[in-house]
Amino acid sequence: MPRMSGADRRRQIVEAATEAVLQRGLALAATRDVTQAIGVGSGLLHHYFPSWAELRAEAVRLAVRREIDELKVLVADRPPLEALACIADWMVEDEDMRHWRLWLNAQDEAHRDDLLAGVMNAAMVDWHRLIADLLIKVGREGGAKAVDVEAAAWRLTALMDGLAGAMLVRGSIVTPEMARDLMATQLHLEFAI
Amino acid sequence: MPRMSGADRRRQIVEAATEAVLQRGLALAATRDVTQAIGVGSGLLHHYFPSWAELRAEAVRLAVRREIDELKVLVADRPPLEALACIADWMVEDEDMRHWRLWLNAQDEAHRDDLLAGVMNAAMVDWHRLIADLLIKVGREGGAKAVDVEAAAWRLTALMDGLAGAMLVRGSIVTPEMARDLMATQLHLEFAI
DNA sequence: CGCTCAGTTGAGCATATGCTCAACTTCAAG
DNA sequence: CTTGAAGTTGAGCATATGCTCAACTGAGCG
Repeated sequence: MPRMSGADRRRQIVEAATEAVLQRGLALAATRDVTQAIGVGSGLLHHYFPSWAELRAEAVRLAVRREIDELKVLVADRPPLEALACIADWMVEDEDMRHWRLWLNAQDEAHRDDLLAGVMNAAMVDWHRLIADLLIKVGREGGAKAVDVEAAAWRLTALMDGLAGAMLVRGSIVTPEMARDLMATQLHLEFAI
Repeated sequence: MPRMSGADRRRQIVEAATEAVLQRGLALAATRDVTQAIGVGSGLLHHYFPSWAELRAEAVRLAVRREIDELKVLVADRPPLEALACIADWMVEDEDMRHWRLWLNAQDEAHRDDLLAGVMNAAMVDWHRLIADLLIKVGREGGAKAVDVEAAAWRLTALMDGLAGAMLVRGSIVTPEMARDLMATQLHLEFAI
């Protein structure tokens, strides 16, 4: 409602879109969720973002960036193996799995939407890098046998994605405890501990 | 258009719905795709299936069942390790990834839709069973060290799901060849070969 | 003061969806 | 034939979506 500078308004809109996309899921989130949340006419949204697809991609980018930043903070100054365990915990106790839901939603939608595809490819690289760097540290500090760290990181990230997908199903057979165990074992396998 | 017995019509509708859901994806497939495909009024569809959600769930069940049956045939009478490699190949060379797309779509949607959740939970059990049985055979015939086969199977299925999700992204960094390699290595890890 | 222009509005268009319902057609049994 | 039930129709309702556009507002400048 009140007047605002262009840049601030833009940020506010992306912020609201991020919240909408996290809360309702990519498929259900709509322009109206955003405009109503910040009490603004529909025209304004399209003044800053020509299409919903663009705003949506921006929202996903922000959400995913925050997610990864959060993980980086969580992991900093921790011995690498403990850090990896932390990530597993974090992944499992995500309230209502909002973040994983969005992640998988976006991965799925990125099949039809080129903007999202770009965002998700970048996100996957970051996600992989985070894990790979930790694995490198493990190798250095733990003195475990040499392994192909990059490949191991891909395996771990894919495993987490897959487990998250399975847990997402209502009343899934795959429980959070199972997922945690499976990931822990995977680490042992990778380092032949 | 022509008259048909109830049961036949029902089957025909599910068939068309399965095709629609595979071709357009769960999110985009609509009742009209089905009615137009078989040249029938919209009322007829709702005569057999009170809601689109029910028909859709039935369609996914059929698609997934066929997928798994196809894999079972592919795998029969093959030594287990070769069979597992076959599955990996099959997974990677799925044209346009229609089947994996549906699988991940449905897993995602199963968060909101209880009918789909039921279908997908059953499917996950079958999928896991297929892999687990092969792993058991490997242990028996190959004389590999004893492992927790059930857990290993969950790891492998989750890994495949995760890799499929990654490959689905347009222009993904994760290529089919990478995915194949990663899965092969995973097998080696599981059996400490 | 008057002017300008970025910021803002919201009714409304085009489109798409699932679903209803009264009416119609066909077929087989009585 | 008659009759009744099973099969079938499709215009139309309610709802939701993204997006447009002519018009309005108000702060800041000369």
